[in-house]
Amino acid sequence: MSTNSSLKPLQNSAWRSLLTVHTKLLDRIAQKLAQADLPPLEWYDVLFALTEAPDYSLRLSDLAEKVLLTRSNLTRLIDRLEKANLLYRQSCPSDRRGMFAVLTEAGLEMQQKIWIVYAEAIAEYFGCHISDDEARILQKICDRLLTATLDP
Amino acid sequence: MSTNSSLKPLQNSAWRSLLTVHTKLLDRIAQKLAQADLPPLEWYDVLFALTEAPDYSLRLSDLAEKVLLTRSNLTRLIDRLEKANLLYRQSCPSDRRGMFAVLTEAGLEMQQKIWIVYAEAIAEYFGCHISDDEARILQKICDRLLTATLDP
DNA sequence: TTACAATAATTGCAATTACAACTAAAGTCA
DNA sequence: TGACTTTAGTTGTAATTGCAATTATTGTAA
Repeated sequence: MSTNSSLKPLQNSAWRSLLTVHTKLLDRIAQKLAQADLPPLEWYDVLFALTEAPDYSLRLSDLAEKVLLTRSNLTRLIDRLEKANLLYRQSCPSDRRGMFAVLTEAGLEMQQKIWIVYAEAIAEYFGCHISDDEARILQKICDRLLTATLDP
Repeated sequence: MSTNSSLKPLQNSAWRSLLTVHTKLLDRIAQKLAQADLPPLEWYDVLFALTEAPDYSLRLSDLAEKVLLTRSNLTRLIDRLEKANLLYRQSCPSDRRGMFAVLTEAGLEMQQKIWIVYAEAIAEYFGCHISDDEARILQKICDRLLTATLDP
């Protein structure tokens, strides 16, 4: 662990800008969703993950990993979504500790409803200002950074 | 308001990756700070803003804007920092509603202490994986996005 | 089989955040 | 001046998050 990782000004500056952009854009997007009387992005992330999963269902631990939440926080988030009838819990037959979250019809509809607004917001605040080339570059950089965070 | 802002797949994908990178990197960085028994990044942001300000002091509302917090949340954050003796409040002579946050000696030292760890973390998880050209491109993109969020 | 570690999910509780309401002091303008 | 609006900061309260147990089950290995 030599930790000779001196941070150069260009990279430092890019980092700070990235943080700023992130919070400003998310603020704007959250604002749009709220204005449309839609649930917050955290709900969307869960609903979306489920729409992509086989049988619209995922083990809670897998879901937690996908949406980058701790188990405990996912538990409470699922509580709220379940209370709103957007999904329900189903215990896993093969592992009696396990639970599935299963999307309901209403949950699927909600995901689609949110997406309409969310997609528009992403486009307005982000997509519209990024060329295809830039998007590809960004993608490449992100992929590289993601694999780099995996190592340890 | 034509809202003809269809989101293209490349941009959508870049957006998701950006979100993922952001939370993963911040998790890692927060982890490093915690391991070093240092306060969280939110504290750093405030301390840093003050180190850059004339007389190490800023009006609370200006500070709130700089660190992208609501007034109310800044108030509580300042409460915590003040309790830790990293800054103190000073009322503004020319506007009796106003308050300054003023960095203490200990606050300055803490900022520097955190920066050592923070800078290393940024370098390790971000800077090291980004070329100068990429940093410049990122910067340019962020700047453009930032000015775009200002308009309305 | 029994003991022991690992995993899945939940819970308790404190800390933080969100949001609306509130207080006090300026600023505006007839 | 005096009514009215705006701005600065704080506070109350509920919702959310973070972190350390806790429960129940599974996996492992003597």
